[in-house]
Parts: sequence; structure tokens; C-alpha cells
Amino acid sequence: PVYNALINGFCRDNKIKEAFSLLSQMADKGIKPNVITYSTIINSLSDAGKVESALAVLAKMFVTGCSPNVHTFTSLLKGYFMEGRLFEALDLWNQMIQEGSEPNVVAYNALIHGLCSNGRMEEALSVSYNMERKGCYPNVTTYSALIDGFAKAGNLVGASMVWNKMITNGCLPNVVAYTSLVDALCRVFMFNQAHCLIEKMAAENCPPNTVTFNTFIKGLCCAGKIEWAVKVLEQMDQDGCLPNATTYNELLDGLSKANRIKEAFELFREMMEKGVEPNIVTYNTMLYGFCHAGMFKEPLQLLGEMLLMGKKPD
RNA sequence: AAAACAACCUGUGUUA
Repeated sequence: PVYNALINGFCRDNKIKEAFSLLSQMADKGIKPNVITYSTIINSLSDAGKVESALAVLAKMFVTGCSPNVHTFTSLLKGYFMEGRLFEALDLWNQMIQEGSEPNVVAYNALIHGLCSNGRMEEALSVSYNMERKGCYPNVTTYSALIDGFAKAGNLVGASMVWNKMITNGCLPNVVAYTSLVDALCRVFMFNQAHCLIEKMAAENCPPNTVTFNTFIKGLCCAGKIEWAVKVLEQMDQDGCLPNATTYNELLDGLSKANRIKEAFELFREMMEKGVEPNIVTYNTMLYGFCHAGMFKEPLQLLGEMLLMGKKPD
């Protein structure tokens, strides 16, 4: 348990090398890694987009006589889907069932999310029906993944259908579910409705958070409704919801794509004054904006500032 | 509290 906790800590810090060295240290001391040890490592490799390495660890598990469980399979599934390897993901799913690991709600959610993010909404929906039939009931995470999938596909009808089913099934929406629905509305340019939904959230005892507002602002910026987006920024403060770097990045991007680089730069300064630290995306956005506007002195200056702030250009 | 699942930002505004 102590080693597993340590390995988990390294994995969370993206220190996979250190995690592996702990693994070999365990071997030196004659401590046998268990399924949790291996799954922890497999999960972080999957998250890092290194499914091949994750599979190598899986093979090693088998060699040492340790069987994967549903956690292990779910982590690998995620890795396959992240790389768009749909068929291998589905093969893995079948393999999991054949090996006698019953999928639980988390595993189903990972499968549904993977299908959604690979554009397979039909299949994702039918998986949600199947799980229910098998007595594994969809939860708010399941519904949110589906709503988000329909939102990204520009399918408001689908998103609303899932939302209604969620309510009918007595599942309480949380801030993620609401935010996904806000996104669905924004993507079909129903900004007034999105605004109303955000207002409703507070009344329903589920106050919007920074991501909710960011989603709304992004939708407005993409539609060229920058003035409205700026108003939303101002309103966030009143709602006790702090803008973060992403909030500003979206607005900076919107302004510079609308050829309003000067205002973008002012907002960039304002961001710093308000104590929101620019990140690498902020700088990339500004640099892009300047260059796009045919300005060449400013980006060089900004690059200098960036280095002073201890940020590495990527 | 030893492990797995859902929502937001830049990069060529990509499903015609």
C-alpha cells in the first residue's frame, strides 16, 4: 500500500520514470506488485497517450501471474479511445467481459465517452440503453458525457433528449451536466437560451462555475458576439465566479480574430493587473494575433516578457 | 484517500 501510494503520487506528477524506478525497487526488496500497482502505472501511461507502453505493462502483469481487473481495462480503454483506435478499444471491451470482469458504471462511462469523442453517438446511446437493461444504471457522469457528445456534434435535439431522460430517471443534474447543455445551446447559436439556463442554475441550487462561463464566452466569441462576451466577463465577478486564464484566452483570441488586436492587448494588460497569470496559451494567442495583424515588433517584445516571467515558448 | 469515468482556451476558424 505504501509503495502504491508513492507510485500514484509520481504518476500524478507525470513522473513515470520515478514510478518505474519504485517498481524495480519493490522487486529488489522482494515486494510483489499487485493489480493496483500495475493499474496505477497503466493509467498514467494511457493518460500520457502511451498505450503501447501501457500494453507492455499489461503483458508483464500477465507474466507475473497478476490478473487485470475492471480498473485496469478501463484505463486501457481510455488510452485506445484517446488515439482514435476504436476497434481495438471495442476488442478490449469484449476481452474484459470474456475474462469475467463485469463492467461497472465507471467502465460503461469510459466506453460511452470514448464513443462520443470519436463521433459515434448512435453507438454511445445504445450502450447507455444496454447498461440500463443489465441493471447498471446510468448516472450523472453518463448523461453528461452523452450531452457533451451531442453538443459537440451540433445536435441540440439529441442533447435535450438525453437531458430529459436524465430528469425522468430522477438523476439530478450537476454543474457539468448543465455546462454541457449550455455548450449544446451555444453551438446552435441559441445564446439567449444559454443565458437563461445559466440564470436558472443558481435558482436550482447549482451555481455556474468558471467553466460554465467560459463555455458561454467561447460560444459568443466564435459567433463574433464579442461585446456580449465581454459583458459576461464583467458579470462573472458579480456572481462571485473568478475568471481564469482560459476566460481571458478565449476573449483575447476572439478579439484578435476580429482584427481588434489593440483591444486584445489592453485586455491582456488588464488580465495581469487583475492578477490572473497568463499561461503558454495566452502568449501563443497574443503572438498569433500580432503576427496576423502584420505587427512584428510587439511579438518580439512579448516573447521577451514571456521569458522574464519564466515561461518557455513551445 | 493505495488505482479507473463526464464540461472551458492557442496552433491553417476543415466535412464542403
